[in-house]
Amino acid sequence: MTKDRAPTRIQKKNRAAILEAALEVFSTHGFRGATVDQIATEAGLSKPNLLYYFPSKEAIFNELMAQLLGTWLDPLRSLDPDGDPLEEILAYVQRKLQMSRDFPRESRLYANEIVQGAPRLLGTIATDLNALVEEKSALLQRWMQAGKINSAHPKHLLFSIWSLTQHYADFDVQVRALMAGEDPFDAAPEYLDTLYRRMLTPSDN
Amino acid sequence: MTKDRAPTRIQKKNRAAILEAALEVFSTHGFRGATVDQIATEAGLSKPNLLYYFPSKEAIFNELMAQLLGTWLDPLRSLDPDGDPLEEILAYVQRKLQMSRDFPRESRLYANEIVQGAPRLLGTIATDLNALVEEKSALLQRWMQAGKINSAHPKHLLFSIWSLTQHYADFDVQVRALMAGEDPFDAAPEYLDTLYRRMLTPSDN
DNA sequence: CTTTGATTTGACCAACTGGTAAAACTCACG
DNA sequence: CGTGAGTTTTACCAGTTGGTCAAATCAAAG
Repeated sequence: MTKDRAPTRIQKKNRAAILEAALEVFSTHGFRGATVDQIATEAGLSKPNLLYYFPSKEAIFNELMAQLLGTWLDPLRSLDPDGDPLEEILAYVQRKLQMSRDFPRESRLYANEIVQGAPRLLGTIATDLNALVEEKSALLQRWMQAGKINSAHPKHLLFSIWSLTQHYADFDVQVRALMAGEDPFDAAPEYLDTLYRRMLTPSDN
Repeated sequence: MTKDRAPTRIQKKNRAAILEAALEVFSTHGFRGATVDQIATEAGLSKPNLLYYFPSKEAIFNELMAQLLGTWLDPLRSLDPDGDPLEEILAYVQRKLQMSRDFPRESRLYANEIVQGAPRLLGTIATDLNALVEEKSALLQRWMQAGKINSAHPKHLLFSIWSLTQHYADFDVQVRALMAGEDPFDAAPEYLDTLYRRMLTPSDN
């Protein structure tokens, strides 16, 4: 058994290469559609060599997911109860949109997993994500009742933000095929800003 | 070689069973993740028997896709240039939402394919869907210039409608995990109606 | 009831899958 | 330099994959 030492320079490099390769392969083929060989080749290693660093395909996937989920939810966590409600939400939308542009593979990895029923992730969603969503939708509801933003079902509001922003990563191929060379991320920020501004700006009644 | 006869009663039944089974399996595992054996079992046939009706796994997938795309785009096609603009769009949103509720597997099948880069579908998207989108976004733009609805990027408007409505099918597992037993489709119609009403109702300026 | 085409099955295959074992190599450190 | 831990490779395995083939069975028209 390998002792629990500090990781070697080689260990650090190879584990990083494997996770990077796994992100690429898992995000474009899903868990079952991805092969260990493909990941190994993409990482510049042989299959047994890869399996020297991770005990199994599933172990790679799990580490990738754990790593992803941490940063993935950061924007929502940093929704500030003391900020200006409308601007907080609009900033959250833009941050999520930027993540779709800068980390589309992470978004697609997540999408693949959820679309296929989240067999390896449902636990985390039902506990960690649920707690965060409960907290933040309560905050949204307070803002609504205080008249700071228009009323709407807070959870559906969150769903809509996720859906709209991640769509540009998950359906990237389709979006680009229909935009005739124009970069979708040119007009998307303004479109989403306008949408949520009109949606949420309090109508005085 | 089999003559090009009218299909037998048995042929009709089995081909239908296979496509139904394939929809189930492909939509939850993606193309590469699905196995012919799984589809055959789900359809109540042996694998060689299934391959008597379809020459290959890919042939099943292609027929399923062709069949899907036809009906999938119907709601958009029936966006009526002579109807009331706002009500036409809102009706389109509701029709798409109903499709997510009634045919979630079809939506997930499509999502799986697009998320994974649409390797078997990009052609159709770039031609057929593109033509339809060009036509309808031109219509939207006319409505906007006539002041019937608020201005917004017409293609992004379409993307947002697809994204928001199909989210309830594609991310069903997550949505339900976060809704604590409440049916998402109870509040979704009103939420989306409100959203697009506020977004598109002409602001008098 | 027979015949003929449609249907189903069992046996099989080559390629690929995730994973293992042990030998071979490489590297940092004394 | 040598030595032991860390690393990589070669060879391999059992199970699964998509797909084939010929033989067996079934259904329906005469």
